[in-house]
Amino acid sequence: MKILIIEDEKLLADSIHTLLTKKGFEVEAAYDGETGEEYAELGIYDLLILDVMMPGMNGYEVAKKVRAKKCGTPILMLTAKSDLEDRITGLNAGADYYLTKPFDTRELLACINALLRRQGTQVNEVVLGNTSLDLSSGTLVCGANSVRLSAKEFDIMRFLLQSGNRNLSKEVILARVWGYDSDAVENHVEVYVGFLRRKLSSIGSNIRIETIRRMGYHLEVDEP
Amino acid sequence: MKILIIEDEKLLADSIHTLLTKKGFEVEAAYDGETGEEYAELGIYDLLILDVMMPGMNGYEVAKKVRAKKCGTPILMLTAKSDLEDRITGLNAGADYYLTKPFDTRELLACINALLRRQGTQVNEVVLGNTSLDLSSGTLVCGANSVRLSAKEFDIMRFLLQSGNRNLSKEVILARVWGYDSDAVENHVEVYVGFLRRKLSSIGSNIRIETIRRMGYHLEVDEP
DNA sequence: TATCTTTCAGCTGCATTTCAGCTTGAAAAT
DNA sequence: ATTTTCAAGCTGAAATGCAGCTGAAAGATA
Repeated sequence: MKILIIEDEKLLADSIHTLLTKKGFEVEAAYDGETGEEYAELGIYDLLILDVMMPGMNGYEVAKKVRAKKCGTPILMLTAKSDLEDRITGLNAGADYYLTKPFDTRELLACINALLRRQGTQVNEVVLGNTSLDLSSGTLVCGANSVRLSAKEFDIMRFLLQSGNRNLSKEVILARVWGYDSDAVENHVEVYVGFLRRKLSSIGSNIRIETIRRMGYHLEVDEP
Repeated sequence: MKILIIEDEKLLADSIHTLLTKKGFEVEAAYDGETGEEYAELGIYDLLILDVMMPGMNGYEVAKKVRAKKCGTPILMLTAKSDLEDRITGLNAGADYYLTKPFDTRELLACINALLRRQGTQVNEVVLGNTSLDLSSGTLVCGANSVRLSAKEFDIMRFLLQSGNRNLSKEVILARVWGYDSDAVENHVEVYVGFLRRKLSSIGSNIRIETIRRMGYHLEVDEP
């Protein structure tokens, strides 16, 4: 589960970072609106935590831009302002929840869980075709057959499954699975797609990782 | 859009009912928790507005039961209690948003929109005539038919669609798709226009790439 | 140890390019 | 009007090159 914090106060950002990391989330941070928007629009995060008051581009603008790019990642807005008008502005800018600073960490966690739950990413199984990915054990299951996936195989498979028909470029997969600033190369993705294809066919799955040259990968179901 | 209000104070329920009906929603109301749960579990609503303080089964219990039945309808919780603990309890019980009474109607509407927006499938497409280009999957869709486009086909199609009926010279298309300094020649564009025309007609599209000699190409819709 | 991840070089096939011959549109010549 | 002419555009088929695949081996991790 990947979360992006966009917050200029490094101290607060870091404390949220630590808190969420402890809870088992993968967390990244951007310290200004422009960088935040850029990261967010990769579409690789499951949740954005977005501060309103920032120098340069403020939180409302970031939310609007991200939404304009048809990026549907849930947004949790953080702010010191608790005015009615601010809440309305935030929600209308595309936020999904509005939390006032200072906030209780339990409330933050409850919101995050609510937003992720809605996302449907918290169920413990994703199904497509005759095959399902068990999120708690990291196992691909097809009828009586199953295979265990390694960590990276699992991340890629889940990302593919959760993206439906959307095409995922190798670049995006790299950012999501290996991290924004890792020095992994595109061949890594190719190799892992190879692994996954072998495992999918070994259990008799009818889902297939389809390549579109120069564009990326997506899943396809073979109906008889 | 169908909304269910579960609220024992008839006066408040009715005023929300009126407000939302005016905004074009289809609204139904239940005046106690038990009835509310029963209705909610039909799974026919796009949103539940749920009061916490009710005689008999309270809002938290309703939310929990509804969620236990794997019913994922978004829940907006209403309450006079604004304590931190209550908010956390509400969110953990399965609510998606927590609004404190008395609330401003604009805020209520903003929340509702935020929750319904999330509900909506994020499609990312450009439409013309009976045909649409799905930007996230790179697919041309016309009714039940669809074809996948290659990278260059996709770039050209998108450029044409986004340019409305403006004329695009081969030169401009070359610059945009192959790059400013590429050494591609005009025949490349001609060949790709050919590919696209074949794909368009293969899915029964009523849009057509029209040639204007010496000027370039643009799209045209055939109305019957 | 065993398992997961990275590296890499050679291979393959498909998107792209190339090209020659064909069609078309419109202006010029009759 | 009709025909001629020619450049612009179209297209099928073949050639090309590189994006993507893969097997094997090395390196990391536990």
